[in-house]
Amino acid sequence: MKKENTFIMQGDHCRCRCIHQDRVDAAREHALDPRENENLATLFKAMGDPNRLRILWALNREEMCVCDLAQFIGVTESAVSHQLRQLRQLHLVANRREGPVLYYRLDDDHVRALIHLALEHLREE
Amino acid sequence: MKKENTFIMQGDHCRCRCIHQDRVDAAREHALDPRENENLATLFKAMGDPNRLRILWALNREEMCVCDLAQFIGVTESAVSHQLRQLRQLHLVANRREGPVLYYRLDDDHVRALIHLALEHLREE
DNA sequence: TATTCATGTGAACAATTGATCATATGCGAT
DNA sequence: ATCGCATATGATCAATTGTTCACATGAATA
Repeated sequence: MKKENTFIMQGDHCRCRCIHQDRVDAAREHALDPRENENLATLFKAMGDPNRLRILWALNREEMCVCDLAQFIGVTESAVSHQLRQLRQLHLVANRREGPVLYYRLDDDHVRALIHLALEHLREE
Repeated sequence: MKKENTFIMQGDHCRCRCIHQDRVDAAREHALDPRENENLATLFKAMGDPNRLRILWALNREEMCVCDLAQFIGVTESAVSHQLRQLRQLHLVANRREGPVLYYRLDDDHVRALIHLALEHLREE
């Protein structure tokens, strides 16, 4: 008959008795590196905006310029440019210059895969 | 020699000449259903918070109760409970009651897959 | 049923975010 | 060089978000 419960009072946070300290320790040990966790969150957050998602989905078909995208999602070109910068910094999109116009495309197959996986999740329940 | 560029002035948004109207139309036609797009964004956004991500990653190993998780990530149990509600509503986690304590676990294999895919993306460049 | 403990909920507040406006940059043509 | 067009950037502001506090719920036990 083992008693997993332990009384723990750490910091000024949790003040309850129900802690399985072993699990907490294990979780800490196997946790992602903090920076990697941040980066991962940043990546998901980037895909977590309706307009950015529309952009990514559209670019999955063919490359488009900033103007096209602005027209497509119905916001300022400036707004799109800001969003594209984010996506660029995360290596989700890349661009190609042709004269004064920049054509954007998906940078990476992971994006497609991520979106399709998430769609599967949504659709199956 | 074809000229794709068109002058378009729609709404009060885009006022430039560079639009490829055909691409905009195609993008509109193939776009995700608006509601689905929203849901998808919500899903990614849910995974786009460092603490929620820590929770998901930890639950990937073994089930934990609210108290454990609070201790693990260093916030109030209340905060964790709020986060878990979000994750529950999106079918990312599920719980099981044992007396007064609720054990949470991942609800779905997609979550694991999504995280691993995203990690791959991060690590490869 | 009263009490205690684990968790859930609502209000409030600080911090972050996405959009816009104004302005800057960069390229091509005149 | 100068101008026009496509895009980028910085400042600003409203809206959203995550956390905490205070309190409510629900289960187990005395």
